[in-house]
Amino acid sequence: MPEQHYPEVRALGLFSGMTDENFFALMRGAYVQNFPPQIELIGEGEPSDFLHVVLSGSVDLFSQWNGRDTSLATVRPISTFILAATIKNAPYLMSARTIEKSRIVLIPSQDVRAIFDVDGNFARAIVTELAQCYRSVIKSQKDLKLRTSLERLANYLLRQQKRAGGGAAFDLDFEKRRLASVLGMTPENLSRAFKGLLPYGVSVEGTRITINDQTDLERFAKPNPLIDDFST
Amino acid sequence: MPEQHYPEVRALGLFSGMTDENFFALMRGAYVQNFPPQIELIGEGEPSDFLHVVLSGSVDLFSQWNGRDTSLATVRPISTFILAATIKNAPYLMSARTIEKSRIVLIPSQDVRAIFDVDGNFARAIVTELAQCYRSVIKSQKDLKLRTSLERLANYLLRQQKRAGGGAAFDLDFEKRRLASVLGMTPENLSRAFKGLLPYGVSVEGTRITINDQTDLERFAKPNPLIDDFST
DNA sequence: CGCTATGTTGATCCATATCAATAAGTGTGG
DNA sequence: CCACACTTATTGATATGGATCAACATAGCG
Repeated sequence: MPEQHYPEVRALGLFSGMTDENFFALMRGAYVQNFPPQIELIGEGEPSDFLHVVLSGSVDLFSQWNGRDTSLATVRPISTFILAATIKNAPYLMSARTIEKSRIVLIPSQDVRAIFDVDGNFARAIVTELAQCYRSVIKSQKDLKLRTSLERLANYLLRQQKRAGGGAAFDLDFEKRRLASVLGMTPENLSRAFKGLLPYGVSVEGTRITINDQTDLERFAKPNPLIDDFST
Repeated sequence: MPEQHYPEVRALGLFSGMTDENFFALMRGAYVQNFPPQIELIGEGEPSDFLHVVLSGSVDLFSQWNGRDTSLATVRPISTFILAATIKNAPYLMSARTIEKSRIVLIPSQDVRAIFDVDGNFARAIVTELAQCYRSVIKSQKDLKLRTSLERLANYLLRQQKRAGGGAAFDLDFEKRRLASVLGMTPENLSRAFKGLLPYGVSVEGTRITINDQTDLERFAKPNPLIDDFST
């Protein structure tokens, strides 16, 4: 892997605490690859040969069953995905495809496991990362089971607004089609859900959202840190 | 904590690899408590003061929002819960209550974190445990998003059957009320879903289930290891 | 530019929730 | 050991959220 990418990978929480020696050992077998949009990087059920790191672009994690499919998460730079499968040496539970042109680091899973076995600091960093991932999925599970699709959309908009800086107007970072899937609804239903939020002061123009009455929307959405906060 | 419980706790994957010294350090501050049924052990949002280990009985992990509530998982002996919150020193994302009379070990979270910081083997064991938990939730997420309630019930029955030994007849290990919540539906809908599986040879008498035509049910349920297998 | 994928809108259907009533367990105290 | 109270399970009637199907509009993109 070209050394120019070392710093950005090294800066990840996952790798920042390990010794140079171990880090270089990991990078030795790694390589960087550029992918066009809509390329399927991995398929669920395949053995987990590589830990992936998204350097640029974005990746959709999705799953299929019996002809249906659903988006479970989107991975944005700079972060890793399918860490759990790599560590457990188990098949991927999700498929992954590039959404846009993306640069991705592939680190052989066996190298990750080898360093994991000998480097306590790396193991601790993995714990932090996995705990984070776990808690994110739990939040998402609560969101799905406790809220209607209209409530999920309202809270998603509030989260996205905060991520975008907190201004009244901001852009969706999803194609609506995929947003619908992430939120667990159909594209048609998402269209209607946006209409359903109009009474609460949400206006939509293409990908641009404006929240005209913050308190009104929040009173409807009832955001909750134990579901909606990024970090905790 | 009474030493009589040491062996069963020690036998857990989480603790089996650590040195005696560290294990005893953990147990020093721990204590065992007996709880009657329906006692709320922890509430979501509270600081994670203790890592819990269920020695006997069972515990329901659930969450509430805006007047609704849902069961997310059931913890059975012998296993731990709220490990992620403990390690991250973050508030609980789920509440927990005893289902039946239960004996539970409480290990101060700060002790767990202290050992975690110095014991690489413990850190690695935590990774394995968290990766397992993470993958379980992902499977559950796929189950929820990709299947109808009838399909979820059918696959749940097949999983439960396997866990019970694989015979045609077996018992539910849930109150139906909570099974409904775990499967993401109402109790009324669960009743009807059981009826809906009658054409596929499923008969119900109280808590006893009989699968009269295994292949027929499987053809309908389409179980998938990437959603339904316990281990992988 | 025109092609193709995405988004919107309308009509309808279906799954599931809700509300209400009854039945069946389950546990408690006399 | 039974009667009572209380919770849980079932059943029916109805409402509604959301899916599906179909038509059309729109926006990217070669």
